[in-house]
Amino acid sequence: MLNIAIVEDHAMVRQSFANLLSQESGWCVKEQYGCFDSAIEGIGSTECSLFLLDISLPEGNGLDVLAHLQKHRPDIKVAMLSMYEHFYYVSRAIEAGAMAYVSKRSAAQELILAIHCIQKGTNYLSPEIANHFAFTKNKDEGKLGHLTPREREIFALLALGKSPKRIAQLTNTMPKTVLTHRTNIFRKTRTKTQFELLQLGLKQGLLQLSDLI
Amino acid sequence: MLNIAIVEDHAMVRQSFANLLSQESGWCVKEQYGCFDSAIEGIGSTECSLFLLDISLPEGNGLDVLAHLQKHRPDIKVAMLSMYEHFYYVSRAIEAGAMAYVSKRSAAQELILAIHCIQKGTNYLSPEIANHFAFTKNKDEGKLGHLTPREREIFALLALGKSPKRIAQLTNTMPKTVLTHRTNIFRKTRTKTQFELLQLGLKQGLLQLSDLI
DNA sequence: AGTGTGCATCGGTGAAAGTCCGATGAAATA
DNA sequence: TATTTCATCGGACTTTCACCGATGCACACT
Repeated sequence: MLNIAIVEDHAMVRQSFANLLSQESGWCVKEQYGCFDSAIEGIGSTECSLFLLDISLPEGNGLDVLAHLQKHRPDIKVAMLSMYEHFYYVSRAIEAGAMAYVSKRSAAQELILAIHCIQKGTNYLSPEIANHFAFTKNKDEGKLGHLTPREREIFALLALGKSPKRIAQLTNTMPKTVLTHRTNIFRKTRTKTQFELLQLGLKQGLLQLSDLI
Repeated sequence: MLNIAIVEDHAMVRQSFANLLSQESGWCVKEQYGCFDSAIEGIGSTECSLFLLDISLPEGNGLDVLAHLQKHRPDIKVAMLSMYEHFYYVSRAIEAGAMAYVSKRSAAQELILAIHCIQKGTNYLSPEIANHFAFTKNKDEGKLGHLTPREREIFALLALGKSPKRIAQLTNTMPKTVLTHRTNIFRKTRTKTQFELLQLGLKQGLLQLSDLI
């Protein structure tokens, strides 16, 4: 008997998945978590050997849950489920120890297939993801690596929409200095606008949606 | 026998919903559409008397499908389904003739309840939506509701980080015009920067993270 | 001790973008 | 018809920016 836990914030989707997976013989969706905190709490006393994690949660995200699982219960297998097929999500999930990454755009059968694979001890990547993954090298990787500490600090503030003048106040410098840093950041990261810095920050995981709001 | 059509772009979610609803006695999910175009095409020869529409689709959106249904097949009942509980979507859906609006955050049972209501000829609004609707009605409408159509269009472009010059190209106007619109948008929404427009769009569900990246 | 080299800090200057004021015509509304 | 709302811009003025450079400082290497 395979006991499965589902972490997904949309109750309707979660219950539908639970319903679907429970129809498979020998599978039982024993636990369901609707938010980050309840998932973390539940891991302490879970009886499930496989976690199905959605990437996007209201607070925190699936990757954080995955990290927590790897740290405290490395015996538990993990399949990631997401609307997003972006390289950075997939690669971060795989690096963090997920055994499968399935897109919600895939057929439901894919999810079942993926879980069967995990049961057998092999990994699974749905074709849509695999293609996207293969052809989208992480171009942005390393873009931020060459920033100096000061530039990295200014980068974070710029990405969060602060004005150069405001950043000058926050860092006790002249606006002119911030402008110079910004010019260098633009050049090093091959960006042109503050908005692109925001996008880059989001892609690299330096920023989260919750930081914005 | 109630024949149901589901319009939802995530195959996995769509199939799970179909699976769930088909378990209800007397209900049959006879048609499934994964994108805007196939839905519009299918409406011409549909045998379903109830459509379950997801708001967000890759091209076009559920509201457009709803409008098309109301125009060509006003006899067909419609239930809207969405991750977003924003006033703007809810009110537009209801005004456009939807008989139910259910959040994906709601329990699966809510969806079944809503469809039962529609069968009986009554409307249904899930409590989460109703609360959010009542709570945000004044505040949000005060901020975004008074924007003119043109301003709303420019708002969306600004929130996505486009420059006034670029927006002028996209809307076939002078940059000066865009600046005037922007000034009015700033005043009406009580914001000062383009970044605050982004935040406002995110808060109110008009934008999503995937739009940014 | 001398010589780089990278980093953080700014100024000058001209171009660009911005704000604030108002004006126009078209369309909707009373 | 009179009034209001919209969308569209122009002119004058102010602010911000991009691009050039300069300075001081710390650290490493010969």
